[in-house]
Formats: sequence, structure tokens, C-alpha cells
Amino acid sequence: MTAKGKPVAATPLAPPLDQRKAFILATIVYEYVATAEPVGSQTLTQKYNLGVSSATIRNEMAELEAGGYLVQPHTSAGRIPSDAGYRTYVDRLMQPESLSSEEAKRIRDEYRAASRELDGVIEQTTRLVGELAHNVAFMIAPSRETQTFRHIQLIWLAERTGLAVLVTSLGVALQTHFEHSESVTADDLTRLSNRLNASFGGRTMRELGDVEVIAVVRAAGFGDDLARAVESAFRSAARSPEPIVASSGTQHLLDQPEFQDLRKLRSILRIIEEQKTLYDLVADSINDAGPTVRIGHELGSDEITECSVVTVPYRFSDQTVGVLAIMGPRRMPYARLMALAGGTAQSLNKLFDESERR
Amino acid sequence: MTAKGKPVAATPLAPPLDQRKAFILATIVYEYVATAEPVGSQTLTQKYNLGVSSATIRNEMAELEAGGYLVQPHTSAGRIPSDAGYRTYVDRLMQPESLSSEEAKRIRDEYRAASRELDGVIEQTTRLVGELAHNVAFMIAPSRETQTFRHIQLIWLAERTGLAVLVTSLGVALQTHFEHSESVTADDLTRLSNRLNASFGGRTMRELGDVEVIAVVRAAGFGDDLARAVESAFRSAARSPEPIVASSGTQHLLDQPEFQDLRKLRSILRIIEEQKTLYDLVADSINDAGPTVRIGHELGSDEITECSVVTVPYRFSDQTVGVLAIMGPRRMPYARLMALAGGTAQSLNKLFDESERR
DNA sequence: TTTAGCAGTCATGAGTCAGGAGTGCCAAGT
DNA sequence: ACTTGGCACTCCTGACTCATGACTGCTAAA
Repeated sequence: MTAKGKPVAATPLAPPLDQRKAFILATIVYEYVATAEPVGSQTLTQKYNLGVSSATIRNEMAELEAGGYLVQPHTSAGRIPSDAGYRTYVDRLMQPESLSSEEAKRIRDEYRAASRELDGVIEQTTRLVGELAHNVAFMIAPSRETQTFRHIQLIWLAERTGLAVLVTSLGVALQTHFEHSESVTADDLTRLSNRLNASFGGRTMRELGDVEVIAVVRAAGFGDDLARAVESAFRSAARSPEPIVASSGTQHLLDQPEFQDLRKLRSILRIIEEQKTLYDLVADSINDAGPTVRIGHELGSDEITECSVVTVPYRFSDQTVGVLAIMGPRRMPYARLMALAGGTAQSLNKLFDESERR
Repeated sequence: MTAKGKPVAATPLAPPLDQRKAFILATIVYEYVATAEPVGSQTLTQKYNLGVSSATIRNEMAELEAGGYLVQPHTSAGRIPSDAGYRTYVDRLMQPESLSSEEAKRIRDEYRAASRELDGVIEQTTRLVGELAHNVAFMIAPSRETQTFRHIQLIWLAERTGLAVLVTSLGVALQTHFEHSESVTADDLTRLSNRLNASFGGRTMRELGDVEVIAVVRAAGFGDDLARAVESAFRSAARSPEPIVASSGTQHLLDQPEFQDLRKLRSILRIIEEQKTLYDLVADSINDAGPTVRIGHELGSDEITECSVVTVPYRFSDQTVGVLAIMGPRRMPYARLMALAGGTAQSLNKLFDESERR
């Protein structure tokens, strides 16, 4: 078992790939991604003109297998890429793609009509990406900690209950009900809100946990009970809940030949529904620079060695706040999905930047 | 194809069931639900002491089949219940169950720690029910129309943008951003909020669509542009979005022998992910009095004739606002799931009632 | 009306077999 | 030193057969 997240080296003494081997490996990956069938030497010579005979290919393939780049499901079958084979392909061999103009347009259009509620954007994005990727898409939503405090408004609901609405830099409104034993008016709460805003405006949500709310409430002339209630409302809004993960596109898994086996399918579906594992899987990726791929065992989880995940962090105001991920079988069109993930993340960044300027 | 939602009559001239036939039918349903295997005459005489020989059972079973209550997958197999067989079982034969005290406790405990956010409650409920039912659970969330307006607060965010937070009787806060060209202060917005609250307090959300917001804003001394912005914020908060449907427990489907077939599984998963069909499926049930069952073809959709759905409406303040549903194969423990649905709905009702009193 | 017995049906799983795709290796060719 | 044609070998796949067993319907006797 390799260390979590470490790309798998082909083998301890992996021979460097000469140009022909590299081309053969790349072609095998390409063909296998397209057909889902182990690739044989004849197929290769027939469909791609390599200029050499199938026997030569066979020799090369045997060496690639010895080097750890290919595996053979059984003796009389063709070869399929190993994790290391895919890794080499992704890192050094594949032609990076960019989004087709139709797809780029589709994404732009989608965000043009986007709701301005963060939850809506998250859900819309996973749906869109799941559909375009024909795979499972999921996202880690911005944790509250990364957002900054913009505004709080205490709303008078009844004699002894109120609602605290806290607006963050991403335009998210967090709501917390609170109860207290003091009798206050709506005006009191407004006055108090103004005080809190003046005191804490611009802080990050993280800092908000350490802030002396009680003192401010008291200074505004209110009693301890209300102070405690408001403080706890503050804290519970500032506290990061379990990171929200939306997912979409599970039905595409059923189309993949590798998941015709119900046992495999079940374990994947369970992981998706549980969310926790999903989160752990991609949480690291939040510090990546752009689209990144984790292949099979690199995911560090024995349950989903059949899968690969493309992740891309998305930013808001120069700070990375979340991750968009596409999960599918290892046999996935890496270049395309990386382009899709990258493009979507960019659109998302732009959307957030615009929403900040407002 | 029968009319949507109409229980299927056994056959045009369904013979009435004498006591023995009724018992045999009930036993077959019971056995089939437990084993998922077609039930033969010998199994019946061996496992349940019917006091007659298997030959007699065979005769009775042949008559039950002629009456439309049973079907035979193939000539040399046992019998399984037809939709009509299940229907008769549910309506007249089965012993109603009630929740085991552990389960009742489990549900109560779950809600004791329930968050007060509506979304959280919905999600928590589907998760709980999906798990206890070992089937798919989903819910139609309260449509906004059924809630009443309790409070609005316009929050000043920047010179020309604001956030309208609208609190409903269920304690839900709906947020809408708005933009305008007038220069207003936070105080202005507070003043305006108070006006709006005074004017519209207590109205149902449905009525809010027809309300003369513009006039009120103008009467408060603000310009047309702000009036229009506030009105549109009002409307978009009041407008029912697509009803939110949370679902949970899809992985249980994989355990059911009837969904080992990938084609069937795919179509079910698609329906669950689409949500729209799911909504149509149970929307009618909002007017039911208690737990209700739809069996196979009764669902009115050709795609899920393999499924049954147990639904129960849940109330808030004497008005039915949503539906809780459990979906699974027709071969489901109806009595148990109806008890589970009913019990959960009751706890939910109580939770809402309490939240109103606060 | 019930029951025992019996012939008939049919899904299921094991076993067999031919076909074919693909390999590895060797020896000859360039 | 590569490359290539050829050939023997492996092993998956799908079709086919066949015995087994679960179950039925029917008949005739109780």
C-alpha cells in the first residue's frame, strides 16, 4: 500500500520509456478508455498505424508489463493500464484538452441564470458537471471558516425569541434561532445588531469564535441572559457544520462496464451516500493548484480502488474555499474531465468574484 | 393500465374470499415478503399448520390465481402475490403493527437533538427513515404556500444592495438578494421593514403574491426603483420553488433480489435522482388521512411497476404541509413500514407544533 | 370436499465443447 | 540487434446438453 495521495511509481526500478513505448502506452490507455476491452497487439496495429508488426508490439507490451505500466487480466487477454500506467499517461503522455466551445458556452449559460444562493449554486454545479462528465460529480462547499463576517441582523420574532441572520462574504445567510428571558423590543435588537456590526465587521468567521460578544451586548445595556443567547447564536453560526457535499450523477455509474458487478456498485453507492468518506477523499485537494487526478490505489481507500477522482479547488477572493470533484472508473477520459473540472471551477470563481463586488 | 392511484380490483368478478382462502393469501404474502421466493403448496403446509394437505392448498391456490390474487412466474414455480393480492392483504388481511418501543424511542431521541432548521429536519428524517425501513425514504418539504408570513427584515449590505430575510411560521428563513439604484441607509431599511411587517403580518405566503408591496414602499417615502426591487424580492421569496425532496437509503435497493437486474435498478435510480417523478408520485397523498400504500401499477408509472410506496402526510398547525414516503419493492413489509411512516409523521407533527409555540 | 399419487413443466446449475482472441517464444530475415 | 512470421498454447466465452428438483394440474379414491 502506498502512502495516501502519493502517485504510484511504476516499479522500484521502472525503466524509462523510450518514445515508442510511450506511444504504445498512450495508445493502449486511449483505446481501453474508449472500448473498455483489454487491448491486444493486433487491435493496436490495425486501428493505429504504428509502422511495426503485432509481434513487435507484443514484445514492447511484455516490457511495459514488466515495468509495471500494464497488467493482463488473464493469460490470453490483451493488456489494460495499471494505476502506474494511468499515472504516467496523465502526467507525461496525454494531450491536455480544453473545453469544446459548446460546453464552455453551456457552462457560462448555466451560471448566467444561476441563483445567488450558495446552496443553489453548489447543487446546480454538481448537476451540471455530473451530466457533462457522465460520471458522479460532488463538491465540498465552502466551509464557514474561510468566509468573512459581513453583517448580522437580530430579528425580533416574539417576546423572548429571535432569529440571528448572519451574512458572510459569499452572500450566505446563516440563521440561528435564539431564546432569552429578557423582554426586548424589535428596536432594541436593531440597535444591538448595529453595535455588533460595528464591532465585528470584516472579521473572518474563524475569528468570530474568539470574539467577546458578551461584552458588546452588555455594553449596549442589555442583560446577561440576552448576552449569552446572542453569543451562542453567534458561535453556532460561525461554527463549521459538517461540510456540505452535494452529489449528482450516480446513475452514470450503472452504464460503466466495471460496475456491472453489484458488489462493487454497492460499495461505491454506500460511500457516496455516506459522504464522510467522500469528504476525506478530496479534502486534501483543497490546496492543489489546479485540476488534479487520483488514480485507484492513490485514493488511499481499499473500497474504491476501482475508481479515479478528478478534483479541482475553487477560489473566492484569492482564498481557496472548496473542491469540485468528478468520480468515475479508473478508465475515464482524464484529459476531458480535467478540462471540464478546470473550466467549471473557473466559471465558479468568476461567479463568486462578481457576487463579492455587489 | 388502471387509472392513476385507483386501487386495483382483483378482477371484474373477483370471487369473495372465504376464510381459508384469505388465510392462505395472507400466509403467501407473509412468506413471500420474508423469503423473496415464490411460495409453493408444500412450503405452506410444512411451515404453517393449515390442517389440510398440500393438494388442497394447490386447489385453493389455483382458485386464488383465477381470482387475480396470485400469479405464477412460470408453470413449475410457486405463486407470488399480484398487485391485487397485495392490495387485499393490505386492506383487509394484514395485522396492523405498531412501532416497537425501541424504534419509537429511537425516533423520539433523534428529534430531541433535532436542529431547528427546516432543511436539517427534513434531511435528518429521510436519513432516519431510510435506515429504519431499509428502503428508500424521501420527503416533500413544506411548500412555501402553506406557510404564513411572520416577519420580514431588509438588511443593508451595501449602498445599493440588500438582503431580504423572510421568516415563515415554520421558522424557515427565506433569503433573497436585491439591488436598487436608490441610496438608502440601514435605518431606512429597518423603517421599511417595520412598515412591511405591520402591513402584511399574518398573511399566508400564498396571499403575499397578490399584495401591494409597491404601494407600501412608496407610502413609506421611498422611490419606485426600491419599491420594485423590494417587491420582486418579496415575490421571489413567496413563490414556491420546486418542492425540495430529500432522499436517502438508495443503497438498500441493491440488497433487494428484485433489483439485481441492472436495467430495473437503473430506471429506479434515475427516477430517484430526477426527483420530479418522485414528486408526482406522492404529491396526491398530501390529502390522505394517514399512512397509505400504493402498490405496483397503482403508482401509475410504467417505470416503477416493481415498486410500492408508503406515504404519510405530515401536518403543521392543522394544515397538511408535506409528505413522507418510503419506496421499495412491492415485496415489502407493509404493516411495519406503515407503522414506521405513521410514527415518524407524528413525531414530526409534534416537533413542528413545538416550534410554533416558541 | 379432501387427499394421495402421478405425469408433466420448467428454471437452474453443472458439465462439455468448439471458437476465437491473444500471448510467448523461436527462428529466420534485415 | 531489431523485427517479423509462424506456431503452439492458454483461457475466456457462449452455446448446448442434461440431470435435478421444485412445483403444478389432474384423476380417482376416500
